[in-house]
Amino acid sequence: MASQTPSIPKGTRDFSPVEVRRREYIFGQLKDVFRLHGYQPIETPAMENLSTLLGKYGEEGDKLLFKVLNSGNFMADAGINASSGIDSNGLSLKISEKGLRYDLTVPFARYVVQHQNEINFPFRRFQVQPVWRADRPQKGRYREFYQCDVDVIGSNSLLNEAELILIIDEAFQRLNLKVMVKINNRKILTGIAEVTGQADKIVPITVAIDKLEKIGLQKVREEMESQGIPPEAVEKLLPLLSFEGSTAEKLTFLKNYLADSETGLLGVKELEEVLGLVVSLGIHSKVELDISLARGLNYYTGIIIEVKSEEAVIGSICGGGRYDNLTGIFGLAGISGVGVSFGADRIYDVMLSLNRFPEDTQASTRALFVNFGTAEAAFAMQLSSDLRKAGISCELYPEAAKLKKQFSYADGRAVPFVIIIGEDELRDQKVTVKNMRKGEQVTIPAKELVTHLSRE
RNA sequence: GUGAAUGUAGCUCAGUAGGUUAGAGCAUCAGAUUGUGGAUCUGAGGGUCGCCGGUUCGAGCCCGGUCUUUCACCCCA
Repeated sequence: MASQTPSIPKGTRDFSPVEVRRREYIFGQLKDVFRLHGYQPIETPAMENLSTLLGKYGEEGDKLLFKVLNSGNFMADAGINASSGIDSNGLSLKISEKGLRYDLTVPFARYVVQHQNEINFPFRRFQVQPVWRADRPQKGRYREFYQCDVDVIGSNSLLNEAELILIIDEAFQRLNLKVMVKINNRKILTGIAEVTGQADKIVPITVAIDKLEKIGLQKVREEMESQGIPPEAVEKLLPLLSFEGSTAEKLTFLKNYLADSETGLLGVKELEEVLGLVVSLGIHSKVELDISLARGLNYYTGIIIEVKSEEAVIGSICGGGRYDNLTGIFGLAGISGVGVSFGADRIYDVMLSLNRFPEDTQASTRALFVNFGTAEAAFAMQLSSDLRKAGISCELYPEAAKLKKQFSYADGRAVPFVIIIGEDELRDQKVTVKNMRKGEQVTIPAKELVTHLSRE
């Protein structure tokens, strides 16, 4: 029989026990924080209708969508035979009407519209689920990864923005990671485009500005000119691009710079307010205004948030912003939302490289009963159930193998306690408990086992 | 999608100017007076050298393609 070498699709990964425990630790901490702020969990399907997804993430995003082939004889339905040369874009619309979700925000918007009559607004929800992107895999970039989204929809209050920053701060505080929270406002970017007389070129301008830190002023100029921004407009952008200073100084500068743009000034005002709230709340992470922060989906309309690790080099580990009319696309206008998404896989990578996982994310079973034979095992089973009632995880080695083997197994599994019940112990209703870390062991009455292990 | 690098036992890697049965360490398994792990010793198993094709008398080593992983661009968690 021919055997095949097993493999998984590019950019996907298996998670072994230790990894899953560590991932669950991250999810757990994040969910705890979300719940403490009153957010409620929802889940949506892995697949959405392609019509829900297409056009929401820009041209680039459309390309990165995984499309699911229709069931049935889709080739014939689309009028294709082996020899017809049809372009793949037109083809895909005919043979595919479902796609894997690309993020959690758009499905959430869809969910809100569909369930608007059951929802009490403002609606605060969190969602922890995998998303898929047909991107080229790299370090910290996968084709299947988890997002942990928190959003509040149906409220314009800037208190929400401030709270999200607080949530970010609390979350990374718990995970023991130092982060920098960068914020910007889409209205400021709009204002910049306006005062330079290039209101219609906002996208190329912001994309170019976004690269400032990475490629430098000169290259940014070149990029803008190659994108059709007139030289005089580029000239007007220079003081902005070369401005350096504290967040407060930047705000002062922007008020002046954007004096002729009502929208721009509104953006500045919003940021000032959010920053004021955040400062009054007193958070640990640094918060900085970064006008070069333009990335992100093009549906943001207000604040833009991005979080970077201060200790590791890996893209952003959390990002989000306000979107004023995402639900409008699905027929529910006038609803504004704001939210952020934590990138669990990148957070995992950062924590692993910095060794920030608590030790107990390694432990699995707390106690292992050595198996000496049928009678002893039966006794061990009884005691197991007592331990489990007391919340102590334990297991019985399934075979009466050599002690050496059973102990090696415990060692390999990093089980902290091995409980020995042999002929003698069974007769005397006692147990011998060995502390694997210390290498010490004691023999105690079986009925004291639970309290003994609870104490250790 | 564009450009580049990588791929040898479960893991980390050797492998000499292409030449007979491809090596090491770690891990695994079995032993070293059969109620005790993490140390040591002995021994064993385990590789169609990513895959397909080509050049050659002969390829792990050369060439082409393909896939994986990684890096840069693009974009992004």
